[in-house]
Order: sequence, then structure tokens, then C-alpha cells
Amino acid sequence: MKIEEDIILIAGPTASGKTGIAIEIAQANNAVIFNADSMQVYRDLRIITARPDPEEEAAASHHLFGYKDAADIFSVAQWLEDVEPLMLCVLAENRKIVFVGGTGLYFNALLNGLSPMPEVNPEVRKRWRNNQTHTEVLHQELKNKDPVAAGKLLSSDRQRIIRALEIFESTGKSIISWQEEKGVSIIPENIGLKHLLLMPERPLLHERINHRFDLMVEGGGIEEVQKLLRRNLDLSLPAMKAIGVPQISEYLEGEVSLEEAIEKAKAATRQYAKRQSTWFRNTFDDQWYILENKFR
RNA sequence: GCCCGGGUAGCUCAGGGGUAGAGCAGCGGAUUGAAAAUCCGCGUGUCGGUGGUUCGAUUCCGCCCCCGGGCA
Repeated sequence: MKIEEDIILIAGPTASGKTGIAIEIAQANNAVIFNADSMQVYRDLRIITARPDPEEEAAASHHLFGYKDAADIFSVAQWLEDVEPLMLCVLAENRKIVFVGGTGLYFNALLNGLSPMPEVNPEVRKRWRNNQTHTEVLHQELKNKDPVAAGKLLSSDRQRIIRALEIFESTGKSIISWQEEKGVSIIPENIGLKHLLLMPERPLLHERINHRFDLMVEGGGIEEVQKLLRRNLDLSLPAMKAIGVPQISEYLEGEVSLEEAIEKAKAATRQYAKRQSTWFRNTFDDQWYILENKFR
């Protein structure tokens, strides 16, 4: 598949076959592959995040995969910061780039930019994130300090409430006022983009998810999680929430049987794929070319 | 063959003379520095079949079928 454009974006729900198509396209176009997946950045998790295996990684030049420690809190902003210089460098060499991943937020940030916002003071962030107060109470607290943000958030949306609180405390301004200044894409204007969205039909996607998780278990997924758990990291770290980690650790703790853990992990993956599909369906514009039935 | 217990949503099960509900699964949606996160919304059903009693049966009664367990 020869592609004219300099940057090729491949998005799709988990288990839709992105990795294989990315490699195919990269090979046919002498392109390098950039990761656009929030979990495949973590070194500790290869199997469970379906990161390209060594053979696949050798089949094309891969960047931004498995380069962060599970103890790190990665973010979309850091991802953009890491992408930008690498991207400019590759484009300067006149090579094409394939962005591949399933994190809709990362694609939106890449294409539309992120509102400029100062870094939250790490002490402030730590304090809010370790806070045990009930979500409703935190929302009330936000209402007192930053009524505009509180008005836009449901009183149950803990993560966004905390984010709003830490931004307010750290910058003295409402997160809403920061967000009002729209971001600018890091992709230079003269660069052509090809948008590909893989969307297998739901029943087929579910089959692929279930089967793939079985393969992950056979391929050492349990051991991978066990190794990660031995590091005794804070369970609130993003990497500790990767699908498969909580479920397999329940099994390793003896709380559920292996079968139950596998079933739960498969269900969590299906639910995640649904959320991804919702994102793609509703936030991606009509430039995305949808591949629906080119699987099997 | 006889005696119990049970057949209700995709699964596990609650209910009970006025056409039915929970959990899980599933489906739709939101989404700006944790996003594989966080959150919102939605029961999707010949109540095993068939006769009967009744104004009305998923519920009560008879028969039949199926699944457990027991006695033979």
C-alpha cells in the first residue's frame, strides 16, 4: 500500500490489527513508526499491552514504544513533547511517519494541539492525588474555589475534579480559563496527512480480543504482571491500571481463579474497545478513512 | 419407574393472581497534562410447553418435556 502523504495516522480499537497494518504500511513506504498508545510506552508491559514483539519491532523502525518506566506518570503532554523533536527530525530526513495507536486523546492532541498550561507543582499534585476525601466533598470544595470548573464537572467525576483542583491551587487560575486558549498542532502546516481508522465489526472485534488475551496468557502475560507486582509500585500509577494488571494480580493474590481473572480481563478489554470506538466515531472528522471489513 | 428440588434477560439468580426485577455481560454517550483513566445514560424477556380455574395466569391446578439430587 503506497501512500503519498508524509504522515499516516492509524487508529482503531484494541485488537483491531493496527500493529500489523502499521508495519505493512511502514515497509511499503519506507516510513518509521511512532507509538500513539498511552500504555505501550511502558517498558515493563510488553505482552499485556500488545506492544510489538521484537520480531515486529525489527521489521520497521519503531519509536516511543516501551521507553518509560512503570513508576513514571506519563501524560499526553509529555507524549507531544517527545513526539515533536523526533517527528521534525524524521521529516527533515524526508522520511514518512506512521502514527499508530488506540489512544484517541493522543490523536486529538496531535492534530489539534493542547491548550498551553503550566505544569502542576509536583507537591500539590501528590497531595491531591493521595487525598482520600469523598468525591462529592471534593466537588463541593471545587465549587467554593472554582465554581466555573465545578459547574462543568459532574460531582462524581473524581479524576477531573482533582485535576481542576490541582490546577487551581498550582496556578491560581481556573482550568477552564486555561482551556479556553486553544492549542496548535505540532504538525507543520505543509505536511500531508493520511487518516486511517480500523473499525472491525463488534462481534469480530470481541472474538479477536478474547482470543488475543488467551495468547497473552500463554505467552507469559501472568509472569509479566507478577514481575511488575514485585516492584511494589503505587497502585494508582497509570501502568498499574493497564488492562490485565488488576485482574491478573487478583488471581495472583488468590482472590479469584485463573479462569475468572481471564474472563474479567477480557470483559475489561471489550469495554475499553467500546469506549475507544465511541471516541473515534464521535470526535474524529470525516477525513478519516474507515476500514470496516478488511479483516479475517 | 417413584419421591424431592428446579426451569424467569446472554449468564447467575430474586419475585409472585393485575403481562416482571437485580448483579454481571451487552448497548449508547461524554472526554484537554492519569485517557487501557474518569464519568453519565439504557433492561435487551413467548417467565419450559400445553390444557384448565379465573374478569385476568409468569404466579394456582392437571398433563407433558428438560436439568439436578435421592429411592429403586
